[in-house]
Amino acid sequence: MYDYNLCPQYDILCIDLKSFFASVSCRLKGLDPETTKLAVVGDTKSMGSVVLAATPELKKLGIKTGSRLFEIPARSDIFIINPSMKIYLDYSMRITEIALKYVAPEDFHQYSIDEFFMDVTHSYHLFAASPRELARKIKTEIYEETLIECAVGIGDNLLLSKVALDIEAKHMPDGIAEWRYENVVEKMWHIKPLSKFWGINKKSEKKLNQRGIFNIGDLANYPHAYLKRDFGIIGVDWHLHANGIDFSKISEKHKVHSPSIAKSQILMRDYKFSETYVVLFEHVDEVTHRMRLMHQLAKTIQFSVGTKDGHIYRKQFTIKEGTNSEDVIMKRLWQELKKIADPYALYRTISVTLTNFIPDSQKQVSLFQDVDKMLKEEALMKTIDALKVKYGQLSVMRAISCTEASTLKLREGLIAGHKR
DNA sequence: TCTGGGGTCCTAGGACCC
DNA sequence: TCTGGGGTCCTAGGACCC
Repeated sequence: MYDYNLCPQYDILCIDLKSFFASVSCRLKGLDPETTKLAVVGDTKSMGSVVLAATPELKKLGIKTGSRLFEIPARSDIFIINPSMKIYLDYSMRITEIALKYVAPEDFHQYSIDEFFMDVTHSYHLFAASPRELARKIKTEIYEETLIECAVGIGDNLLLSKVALDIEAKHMPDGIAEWRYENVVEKMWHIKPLSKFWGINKKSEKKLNQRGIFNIGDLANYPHAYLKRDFGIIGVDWHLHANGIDFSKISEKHKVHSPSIAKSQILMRDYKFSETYVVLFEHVDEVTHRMRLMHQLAKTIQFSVGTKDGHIYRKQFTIKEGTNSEDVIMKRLWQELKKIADPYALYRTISVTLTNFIPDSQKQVSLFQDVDKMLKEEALMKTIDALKVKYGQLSVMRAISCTEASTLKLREGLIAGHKR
């Protein structure tokens, strides 16, 4: 058994913005997220598009995140909306600013666009009598400023706050739940199925079930040596988590160990191998563009194409000096892919990821490179990047994107960024 | 079963160097 | 010629999160 006296005892808040995309989209239309049936979908024009967010009233009809557009009944009281990412980001940033009135930046961690952690151990007493009272205060302030509801989990560590949020706070009338070490047995051990618990998905759930582990209590009481043997570090973490223990600190969450930039896509129809070239090039263009805005060079490039029957051809390669050139990457990528992929198969998925970054100030020029040519290419890339930032991704595109294989959406009346 | 997309981390094996 | 340890980097594959 573990001794909780030796475990860190913080006051952590984990805050989740309720049905965030759907709520913001309601507010933009002057609708009340609590009573409106609204779904935000990837693309309202495509029936197979997935639901990114749904209001609680729509969820009651069985529609949830991940549902398909065609599953939503055609009814006049249901709104179906395209996402407005810029506006969601703006809301998210305004809410972050509110949170930062109550903690120092190093005690704040943005987990995702609609979820964040705050370590209020040292600051709550400046604003409230208890962490719970501060949670109420922040919750109210977020609502007053943005008309967005949120739920708050409070715990002795990050894991407890997160699980309190997911399992309890989201279902409480006041949207707040507080779990401390002494509540672990009563609040956590009955959780079932295992995949409801943070860090355990269906696949692992199945493997654990095979060992007779069905709820979190079973996991907490299972000999941890066996978990370690069979699942490695993750197994050890599960055992600690099932006992409510988590040693991570918010201040450590700030360092991202291996950042990456990815673009992946499920294609709308079967693609012949030769056609994947166009889409891969578009993906490479986009990820390199994003990377250049971050002033980075990638050393490692990972890519994959998947066939309709689920076979994935994937590979990664490393360029020692690092690069931000789409031509360099695409040339090598295609060369490698031709070696491994089936030229006669039909493809449905594509992905390109850049990782292993170094700052672009470290760019090395080889003695044999044509410096003039290189500078010209760089100037061109910069111009194109600036155009894309100003006029959007579609303002500049390759000639191959005018082929039928392209997945970029051509906008009517817009040619090379100029309105007619 | 399936037509989402972006991101992080872990493991294991191999190559290479000291 | 055989043996061995430790460290770093690379690649392939897998899992999970929002």
